[in-house]
Amino acid sequence: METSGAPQRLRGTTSWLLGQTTTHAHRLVSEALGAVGARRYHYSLLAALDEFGPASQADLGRRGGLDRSDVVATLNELEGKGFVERRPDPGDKRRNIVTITPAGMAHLRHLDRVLGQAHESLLAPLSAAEREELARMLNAVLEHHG
Amino acid sequence: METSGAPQRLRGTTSWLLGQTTTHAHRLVSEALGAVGARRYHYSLLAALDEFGPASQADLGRRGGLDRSDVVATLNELEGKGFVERRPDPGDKRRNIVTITPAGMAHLRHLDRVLGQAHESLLAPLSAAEREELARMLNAVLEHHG
DNA sequence: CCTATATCAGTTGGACTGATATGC
DNA sequence: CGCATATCAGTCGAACTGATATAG
Repeated sequence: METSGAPQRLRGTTSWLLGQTTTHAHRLVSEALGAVGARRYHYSLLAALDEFGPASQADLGRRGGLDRSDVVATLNELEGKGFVERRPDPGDKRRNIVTITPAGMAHLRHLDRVLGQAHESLLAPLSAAEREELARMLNAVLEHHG
Repeated sequence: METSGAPQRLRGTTSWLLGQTTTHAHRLVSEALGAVGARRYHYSLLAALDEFGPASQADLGRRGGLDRSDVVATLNELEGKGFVERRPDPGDKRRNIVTITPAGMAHLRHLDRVLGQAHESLLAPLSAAEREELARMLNAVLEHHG
C-alpha cells in the first residue's frame, strides 16, 4: 500500500486517514498475533474474561464489541486450545458460564507482550503526550457514538 | 457494538481504539456511499483521477492505496456506470489509460457532499483544532510507515 | 531474461444478518 | 406471550495472494 502520493481529497479526509492508519494497525497486530496462533477476537475475549471474571457469552460479546455469532466461533477455538471453559449456568439454563483457564491466562500475558511491541512500532513517530491525546480523542468519538 | 463497558485492557490500547473508531467511520461512510450506490474504492479511484488526471491502472492503485486486483474490479463497475473510460495506451501496449467522464465528475462531487456529511457526524465531538491535530497525528503515523 | 501491466480466480479475517431451538 | 441466549448458516465488502498472458 503506497499512500504517500495519495490525492489531497483523501489525505484531507479524516475517515480516510483513519482507515489507512487502521489498515497499518491491523496488519501489524494481525501479524504479531498470527505468529503465536491468535487473532484479535481471541484477545478481546480473553481480556474481557480476565478483567470481569466468568461471564455469559452474550455478556462477553457486549464487553468486547463482538457479534454474538463471532463469540460462539471464537470460543470454540479458544476452548479447543484449552484457554477457556464453558459450563452451563445452573441458575439460568439458557446461559453458558465461560471461564478463563490458567493456560488461557498465560496465553493472555503472552499476547499482551506481543501486542505491546506491535503497538510501539505503530505509534513510534508520536510522543507520549501525543499518544495520550490521540487516545483521548478516539475515546471521545467512541463515547459520542456509543 | 457496545464498547462503553469494554475492558480497560482494550480501552487503553490505541490499536483497539483505532479499530473501533474506524469501524464506526466505515459504517457511517459505507451507509452514506451505499445510499448512492457507491463504495469507498469507487471514491478513491474517482478522486485520484480528478486530482492527477488520466492514469494507468497500476498508477491508480498506487495513488489510492488499492490492490491491483481490486482496481480491475472497481474500474469494471465504474466503467459500467459510465463514470470512467478505459483506452489502450498507444505508447505502451501493456497499459490502459483511464479517464474520468463528465458523469464521473458529477458523481464525484455528489460523493464529496455525501462524505462530508458522514464525516461531520463522525467527528462531531471534536473541535476544529482537535480535528486538525488528529489528522496531523494520523498523517505522521502514515508517513512513518509509508 | 527480467520486470511491469492487466486480468482472473481464490483466500482470509472482520462484521454482520436471519433463522432456529431453547429457556426466562 | 414477549424476550434473551446460544448456535448455525450464510452474506458482504475489504485486503490480499497466486497464476497467467502480454508487452517493455
